Amino acid sequence: MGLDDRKLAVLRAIVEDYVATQEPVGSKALVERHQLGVSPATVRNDMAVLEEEGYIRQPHTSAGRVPTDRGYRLFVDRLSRVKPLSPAERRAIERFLAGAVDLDDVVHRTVRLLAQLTRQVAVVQYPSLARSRVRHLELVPISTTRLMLVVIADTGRVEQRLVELPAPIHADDVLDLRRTVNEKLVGIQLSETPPLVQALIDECVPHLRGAMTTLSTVLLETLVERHEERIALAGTANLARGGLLDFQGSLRPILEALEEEVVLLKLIGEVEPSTLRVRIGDENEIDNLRAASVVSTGYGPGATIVGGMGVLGPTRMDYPGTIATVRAVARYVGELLAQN
Amino acid sequence: MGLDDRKLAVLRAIVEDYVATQEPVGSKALVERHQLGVSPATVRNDMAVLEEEGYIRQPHTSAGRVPTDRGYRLFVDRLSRVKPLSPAERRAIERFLAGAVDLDDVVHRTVRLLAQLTRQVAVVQYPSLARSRVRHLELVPISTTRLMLVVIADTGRVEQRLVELPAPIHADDVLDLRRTVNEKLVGIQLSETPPLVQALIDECVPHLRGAMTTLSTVLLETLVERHEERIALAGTANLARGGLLDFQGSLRPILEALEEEVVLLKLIGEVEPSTLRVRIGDENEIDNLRAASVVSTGYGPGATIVGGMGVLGPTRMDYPGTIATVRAVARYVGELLAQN
DNA sequence: GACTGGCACTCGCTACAGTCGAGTGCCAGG
DNA sequence: CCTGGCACTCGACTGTAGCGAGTGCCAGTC
Repeated sequence: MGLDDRKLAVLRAIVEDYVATQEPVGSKALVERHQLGVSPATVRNDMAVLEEEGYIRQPHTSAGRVPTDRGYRLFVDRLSRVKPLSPAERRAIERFLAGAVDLDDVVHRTVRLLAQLTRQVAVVQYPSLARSRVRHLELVPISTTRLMLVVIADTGRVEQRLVELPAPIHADDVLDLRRTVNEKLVGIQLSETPPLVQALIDECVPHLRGAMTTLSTVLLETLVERHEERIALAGTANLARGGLLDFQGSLRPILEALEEEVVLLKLIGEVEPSTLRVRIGDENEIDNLRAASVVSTGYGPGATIVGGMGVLGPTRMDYPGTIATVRAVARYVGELLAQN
Repeated sequence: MGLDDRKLAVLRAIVEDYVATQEPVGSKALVERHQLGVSPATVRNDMAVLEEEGYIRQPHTSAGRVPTDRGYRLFVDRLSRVKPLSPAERRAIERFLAGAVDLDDVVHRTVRLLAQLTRQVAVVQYPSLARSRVRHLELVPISTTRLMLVVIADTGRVEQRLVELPAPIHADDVLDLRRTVNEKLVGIQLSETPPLVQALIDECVPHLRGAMTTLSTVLLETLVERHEERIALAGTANLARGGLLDFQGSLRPILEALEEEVVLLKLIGEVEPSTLRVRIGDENEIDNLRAASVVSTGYGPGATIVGGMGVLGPTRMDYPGTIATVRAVARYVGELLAQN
């Protein structure tokens, strides 16, 4: 029951060795590679206890031990020391992200950077519209009965929708509409627009009411309710790195999961007070990802959080390193957004 | 040298059987499953010739024959009959695409549809900006020194760029700028804008010349020269279907290639007079894809071509079926774009 | 009581031999 | 030119044996 310090040290050594070598680790190899100060036999006893408690297991009788999901969990929670990034890595992050000109560019660079640094699959959610404030709304006449609504958010995100009007509209009226919606909505968080929109329609001059209604409908339905989230993905080739030993043989379920936006959002989008989250193997709610681990965090300018990012890899991953990288990248991206 | 009809029939039978079973096919099985009207021994002689000519090969001595890339090529060029889509498939395509509300939506639905129907990786290029005409240009003031340039193309594609002005600009001047650029550029194909842009700057009123210059620079550099192509991808999970026999064991090179936009564009973007193109194994210029085949085509409203689409799979693929599907989907999408 | 050395045991891995059978190439005959 | 027959090849599979990494347990020592 009680795991004394040495048993914990043994567990840590097992995790570290296994992550490094990808091979079950035995008692003898363990005492050779780590200064545990005891004999293999003692380690074996400790291992027996650790196995009984479910932290490690034996693939087969005559093999070494491998950490279980539970073992990784303990390792992450209590045994891993933070591994600070090297100055070179910090510089690389800074340099790589500094060149971005655009929100699109920022997101793309971020996701590639994450994939490259962690050598795993990276996922980055675009700043969520719901968490953004309206910076500007633009109405572009396409024809007399069609407008294009362009929403520019303070996070730099831009989204456009086609609005089919119930009746032809005059150019001056378009300007009118635009002025009104901007007056009422600029600076407002998108998730808080619904109550305001009704007022917009009510206060509208009668002959524009029809147009205003469809406009608001588009705004609400396609941008607010149906949370239009966008996501960038990179590094899927990294899945095929570990010689098919990770992910119990088939990449198929993983690749399938990664194709579903909903799944990806669930992975990284559930932003919570605790900034960084690690889900190990079985802890994942998505069945297809039971053989994988996910390290995710929220990001945003200052203390606010506008989106999530994270990486996905085999349960046998370098948790301290991955956690440090994800955290650092998220912070830099946050700073970048704050400058805007 | 001369391959008589029966030898060709044998090759066709081998390709069809191998595609279906994924196992080397022997002479006996061949005469059983196809009405060739001759004995296995005769087929063996034909096979020997086909092998000598490089159309098929034996994985090992005591195994059946497998088509080579060259064999597939001959099959595609001369032996495969067009396999018309079933009415159900046609309806499925129509129904699935009809619901699209948006260009983004069209592209996404198309790529998923292709992946699903062919059970392979699908790639769809957004309508190329260079091949589109300008429908409208919009300038949205973000601050006194920042404009957002929104380009709306006749294909429905919308692209925006941030323009950092050299000096603060007055709101009325923004309207002025907008009017001028729209007057000169609407209806013009983007690839033909460069010469016009210089005139724009020259004819511009002096106090707006600075703004007009940076504006044009952004327009030319980020939208015309640096061909801003966008691409959608789906069905990567299908790569992991064939029990790792396809793609000689490792998905890694394929996944790596699929992560490079440049590579994808090369795959499907080189639109040529001949509408449909099949590249088999070695014929691919990209080294990572030497174990794959690509079926690609251009699409667009009417006879014009605004982008490419295609699928990628193992060389051992159902060419007639895939070709028929790609062609059909491209046609439907073209019709959809034409309606707009 | 905790640690250690020693020892028997388990069991996956590899090598090797043997068998089976699918598939071939070749040849003589129709 | 096609066919049936036949010898041959060689991968796949099976069974056996030896090796060795790794373990669990126990008696002995500090």
